[in-house]
Amino acid sequence: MKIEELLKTKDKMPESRKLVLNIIVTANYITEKIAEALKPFGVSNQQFNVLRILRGQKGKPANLSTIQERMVSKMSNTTRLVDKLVDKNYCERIVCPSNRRKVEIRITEGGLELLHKIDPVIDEVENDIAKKINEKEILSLNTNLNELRS
Amino acid sequence: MKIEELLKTKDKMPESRKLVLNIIVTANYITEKIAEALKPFGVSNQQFNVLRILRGQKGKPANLSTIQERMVSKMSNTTRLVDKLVDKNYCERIVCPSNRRKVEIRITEGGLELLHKIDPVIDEVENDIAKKINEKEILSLNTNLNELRS
DNA sequence: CTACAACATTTGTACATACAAATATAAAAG
DNA sequence: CTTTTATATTTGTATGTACAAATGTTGTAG
Repeated sequence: MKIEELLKTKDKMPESRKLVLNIIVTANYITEKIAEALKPFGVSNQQFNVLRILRGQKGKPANLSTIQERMVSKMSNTTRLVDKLVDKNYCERIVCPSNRRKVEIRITEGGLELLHKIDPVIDEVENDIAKKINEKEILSLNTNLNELRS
Repeated sequence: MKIEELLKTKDKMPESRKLVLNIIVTANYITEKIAEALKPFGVSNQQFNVLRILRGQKGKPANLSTIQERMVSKMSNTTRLVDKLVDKNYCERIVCPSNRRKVEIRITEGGLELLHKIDPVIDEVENDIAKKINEKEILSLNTNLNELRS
């Protein structure tokens, strides 16, 4: 649906505003689709994001600040987010022995198993969305979005 | 900055995933810029969004469900969001006389004055972002984003 | 007219987020 | 060695969000 119709406004808008609103609306649309797909697994988008970051460490533990800087949506309180994952036994947290200010966070076997189940579901969500435009359009979309943040 | 660099991952990703993450990251980037610009005025992005919807009514009052369906980011609790705006005297709420289940929400003079001050600031944020790509790229970006939600 | 379903909003609860302040540890300066 | 400064995380508070249940009102069927 066109962005103007979606916002149900009759006032005409500058293209810059349309663009900005369109990106936000589309991001919300995608986020909702992902949340819906994650729901049966009982983890939120952010929790899933953190688990994928931890898996990406390939055995090496991550500390809080590493997680923060890699997160798709930065959040101000990674402590409490990790708390939830620890509660569910998807990751574990130990005080770093060499520097006791830091904590080492590591994905557990349970966390890896969960991701293994979630992976194909999220792949499908992402593919279903991306396949609505062609390969060339995806590339130019990625390039243009990168530009907008420069 | 390229999306891969931003996410600091060495693993190669399918283009569909890059696209999805890129849209979310870019939306967060824009949302932050807007929040920053709104900060001196003491309203949140969502509160600003509601005020613009109320102004768009051009005198006619809006009820809660109208606001909900027009919001850029749907939220589950418009009641409490409007509460905040009423507290600040930017809008008023009266029970609809013809149907007492409904409420009529109307922007106040104070709300209109606030928007008048905010408008140019937000225009600038939007323009600063959009001007990083050319007119033709903006149009094709808008078209492609519309497609993704279809 | 009464019972019941539908509608519009509000409230409760749990979790998420932003921001500031507090805590704890480590490193550097004197 | 003690004080100061910087670093890493945690906690507190206010606000935002999702979902379900509760409230109050209207419309409708019998």
